[in-house]
Amino acid sequence: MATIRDVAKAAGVSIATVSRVFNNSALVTRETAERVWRVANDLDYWPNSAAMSLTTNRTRTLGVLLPDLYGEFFSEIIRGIDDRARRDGYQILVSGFHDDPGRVLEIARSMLGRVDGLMMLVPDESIDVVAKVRRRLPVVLLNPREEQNHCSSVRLDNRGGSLGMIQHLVGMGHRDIAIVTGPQTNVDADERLLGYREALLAAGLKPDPTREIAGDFREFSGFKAAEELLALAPRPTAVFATNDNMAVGLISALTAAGVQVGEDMAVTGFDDITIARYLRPALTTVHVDAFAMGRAGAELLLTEVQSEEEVEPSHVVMPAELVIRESCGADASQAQDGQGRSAAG
Amino acid sequence: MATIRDVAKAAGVSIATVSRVFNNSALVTRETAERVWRVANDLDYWPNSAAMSLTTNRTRTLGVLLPDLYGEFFSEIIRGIDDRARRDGYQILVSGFHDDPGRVLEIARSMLGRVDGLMMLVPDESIDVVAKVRRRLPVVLLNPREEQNHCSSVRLDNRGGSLGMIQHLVGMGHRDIAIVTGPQTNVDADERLLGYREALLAAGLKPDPTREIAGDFREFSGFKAAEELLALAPRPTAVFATNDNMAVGLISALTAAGVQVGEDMAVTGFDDITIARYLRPALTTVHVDAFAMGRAGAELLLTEVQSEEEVEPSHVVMPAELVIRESCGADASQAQDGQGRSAAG
DNA sequence: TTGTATGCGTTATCAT
DNA sequence: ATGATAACGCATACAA
Repeated sequence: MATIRDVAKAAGVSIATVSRVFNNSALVTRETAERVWRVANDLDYWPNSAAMSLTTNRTRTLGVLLPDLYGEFFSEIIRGIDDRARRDGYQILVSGFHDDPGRVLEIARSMLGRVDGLMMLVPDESIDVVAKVRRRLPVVLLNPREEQNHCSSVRLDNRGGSLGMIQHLVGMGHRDIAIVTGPQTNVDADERLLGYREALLAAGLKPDPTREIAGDFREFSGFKAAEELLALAPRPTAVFATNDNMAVGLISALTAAGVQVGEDMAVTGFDDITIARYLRPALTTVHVDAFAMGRAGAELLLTEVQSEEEVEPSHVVMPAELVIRESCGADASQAQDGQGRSAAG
Repeated sequence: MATIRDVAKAAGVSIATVSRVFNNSALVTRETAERVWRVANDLDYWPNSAAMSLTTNRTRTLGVLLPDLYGEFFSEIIRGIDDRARRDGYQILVSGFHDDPGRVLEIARSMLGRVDGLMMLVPDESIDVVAKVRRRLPVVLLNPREEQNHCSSVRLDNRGGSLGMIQHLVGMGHRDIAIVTGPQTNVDADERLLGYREALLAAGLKPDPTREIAGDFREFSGFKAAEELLALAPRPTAVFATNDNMAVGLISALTAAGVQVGEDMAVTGFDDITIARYLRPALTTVHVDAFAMGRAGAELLLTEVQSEEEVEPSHVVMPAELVIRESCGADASQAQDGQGRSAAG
């Protein structure tokens, strides 16, 4: 295929001129430019991006490193990033490390020279990798366990979401509220659990370890949790599943056991996945706007990438809004809109 | 940051040796190699991928160009591609052209030099762009309207899916089956409609234009279709929505109108989106395995990318399997597995 | 086994 | 306004 040299030769100019034409430099006569364009078109010349990157040290690409490319959450994050990035003409290079933290370093390295900045959603143990990346590229962290003062971050207000949910349940009269937790190593799971305990204390209730049922964020663990729950005496009147997947399993198990969810027992979730509103009863949960998170992250990263001087890292916290539907026993019609969403308490 | 030259100098060797060490060449003494590794580590040297790409003409990256990054379908395609690609150590560079075919050329060009091959799901009108890309890179087409003999492709058996669905409905005794179509320009929509007509004819029934209600694949168009449907006299006993989104709208509108879906009227969809099994009644539909499509496409692309000589384009057709649940009025328990899936007829 | 030198396809700095 | 030429950071053919 034709290179810039071929075009230059065929147009009877130097490669410098061709380069200028393709970069819309003003320092070139209209006639020359037109001739070059025509020749380039005839030769079907496409500039090589790798070569451009090498000289300019810019790629107009944002790297995205996620645990996985699976599921609504990550998919929406990607879409949010892409949405914001393309407005500035940036592309995205995505990669998942698939639960293998060892791959984080490897992938980050392979992105060097191919991206102008990197957005990462990685476990704590990869913090040293983050530091290394940070030395060469702007980095934005997604949901880090704690704010890293050297890079910007976007975090989800898990704690606030839990607080709002428990406050709502307490407000409905519940005094014995169980929780189904997520994986111990998971930041979100951890924060949601802490928010739950905190909310109980704030309401004058005492967190009780027997009310904390272990789950792993997967549907089946919610299913299993139902059994443990029903064995408790006295039986809790409400269960807060720390994610919707588990709430789904919980509801089907409880329903199968003859428990009327919403009436006999309140069940709530966290995430507001698509199916939440299609469940029967429709699931009361906490809405997480992954799209907005991705967009916010891209916003931060782009300003760093496009700025000449160092920018102060900033930390944005995404709100987690309570969405009242039926599974908590509330009358869903009291909510403000058709989807039953209301502001967190 | 350190370059290969810095490492060479600090280790007291030439850059060629450093390069050999990083490429695991056997032509280097163990001691030299160890010294280079140590020095490289001390200097925190990371090779620049753009420079590597430029010299080797390889990127170990697959480009993915989709209409959008939104929704389950594309998300699953991406995951399928990624799943297969990373097995061979490839990354993926994804981009959406967001319903702007003009951007297809632009994006494809920007990928040159950054990917070893390109997977595209583009409209017919971009066929000339495909040809241009094809001259420089291996290309795999996703769901092209017709097989392009110059590049490999992965297509969905829309026609077969429709046939299976209509056969099933006919088998249940329905003789007046309406359809809600998709956007006219959409390949899938088109093929699903043709399959419907064909199946009717094969069953000795006559396609009737008044039974073909226009939709646009969005939930609301299914909602609106209900009105048209109920106005028909005689009223069809079954409706085949050409995608699940519209089926969702259809079911809620019909239910609101007092029609018992599954009993008074059979409603079926196409795609088998996640919520299909959570609907009440659970949706009978045609399962589309987007993950498998992505994986199959990546498989084809990788063989082309990694092969020395030209490979013959191959065309794979992904099956679309009938999933019998409740909305068609069938007893879902007759299906073979818990999810109610059965082979297409 | 290691080093030298050239090239990959651009952009950018000088000249002219 | 245009051209020569030196980078950019690496891989590799060839020499030693």
